[in-house]
Amino acid sequence: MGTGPERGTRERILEVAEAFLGERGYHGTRLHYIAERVGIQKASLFHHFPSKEHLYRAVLEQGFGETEEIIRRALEGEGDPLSKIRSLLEAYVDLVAAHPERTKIFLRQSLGDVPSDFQQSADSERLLGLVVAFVSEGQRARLLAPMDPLALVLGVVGMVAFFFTSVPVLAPVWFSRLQGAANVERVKRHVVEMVERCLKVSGKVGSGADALAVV
Amino acid sequence: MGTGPERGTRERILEVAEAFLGERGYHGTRLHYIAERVGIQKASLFHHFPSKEHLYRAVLEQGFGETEEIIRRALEGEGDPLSKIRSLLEAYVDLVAAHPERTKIFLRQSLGDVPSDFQQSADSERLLGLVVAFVSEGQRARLLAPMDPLALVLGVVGMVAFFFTSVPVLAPVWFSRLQGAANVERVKRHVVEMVERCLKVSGKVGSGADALAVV
DNA sequence: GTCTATATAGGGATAGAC
DNA sequence: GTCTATCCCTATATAGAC
Repeated sequence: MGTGPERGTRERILEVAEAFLGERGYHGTRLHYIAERVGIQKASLFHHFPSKEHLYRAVLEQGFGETEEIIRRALEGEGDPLSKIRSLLEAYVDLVAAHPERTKIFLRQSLGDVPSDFQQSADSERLLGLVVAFVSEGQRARLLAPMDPLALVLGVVGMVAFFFTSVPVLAPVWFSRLQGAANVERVKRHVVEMVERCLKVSGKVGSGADALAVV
Repeated sequence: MGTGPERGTRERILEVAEAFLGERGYHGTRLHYIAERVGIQKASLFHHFPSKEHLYRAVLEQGFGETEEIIRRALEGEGDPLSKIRSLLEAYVDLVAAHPERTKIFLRQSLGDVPSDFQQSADSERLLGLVVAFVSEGQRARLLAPMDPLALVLGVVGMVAFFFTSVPVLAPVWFSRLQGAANVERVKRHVVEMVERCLKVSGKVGSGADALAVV
């Protein structure tokens, strides 16, 4: 996937920047820190990126690109809608668990921690739209149970992101008990099961049909 | 509850600071902004709070105090555990919906957007502990279904917070359809029902018993 | 493409008059 | 308790040598 161990300075900067932006936020990240960890002088950063904001955007775009690829890969191809959803959830949980810093950046951005006069891009809305459209389509074909797809998708995104980003800070003692690969699998099963209960047509759906049904 | 319309400057500062800290984060908030909106000079802020960090802590403490009060009020008194949980959830959703800025501050803090060399207080862990202990107790008494209480509480907190803070930024178009008091009620019913399905002893619990069961 | 040195700006904080 | 004026530091960004 990558270009091998011979990665350029630009890639190394992006990598380090992602870690810092996730950990300390845009305004909390000093270019000095990034330069130091990369092993170059602060001024040298400006040879690769014209400004801090451009660097931020580059990190964002890279993250969005990979996320979108995973979503498309899971939703394309053959199979019934529910099993595609399952694949998507599993891939999503893996992605978040593997890149908590990136997830933190997305969360921060969604809270408004962006450069001043920053134009929120339509990327997040487009990604959400992909999934929501897929669920809606499955529902129209009566292959998925009727439930507001937006509420479902947002709920899942919020839960999963919160688990792997906030919990370690909020409840470190407890998080230590949730760590490790085995627990990623547990979260995965948990989320998959929850969503399946909501979307399986055969099962009892409860009042899920009207709850948050704004569509 | 309040001291009436004759609120002092200190209270006004806290109010404005909360709004800005939620909207732009600690490092993104300029004391200049706060002073301007309050209608005083920047230097005058230092008469009320010795530093930006002290102001931040004051805002945090106020928020934690009110949240803890709501939790205790819901869990104390008479009634079966499940109906107390229901009261708690309803009060919590109302609280978050009424104070999205405050919720944003908590979320930001849980992401690590804090003053440098800031000591994370044990407050959040204590609040979570209150609820988790209550659920555990109900489970030991066989009045609540067995499910990892921490996973449940964290999941709910993450979902609700995400709904009222990130969604407006992430998907403004869709959020406009979710706005208004009527939709707060919908979210409330949605969350209550989800939790009830997980904790009701009579109903089928599915594999919720082992999912995330790390206790 | 990386360095040293420096420009420029802005933000937190203080001093002291009123 | 609020003001004006100012200090001091740090952070982004630039200039120009190597």
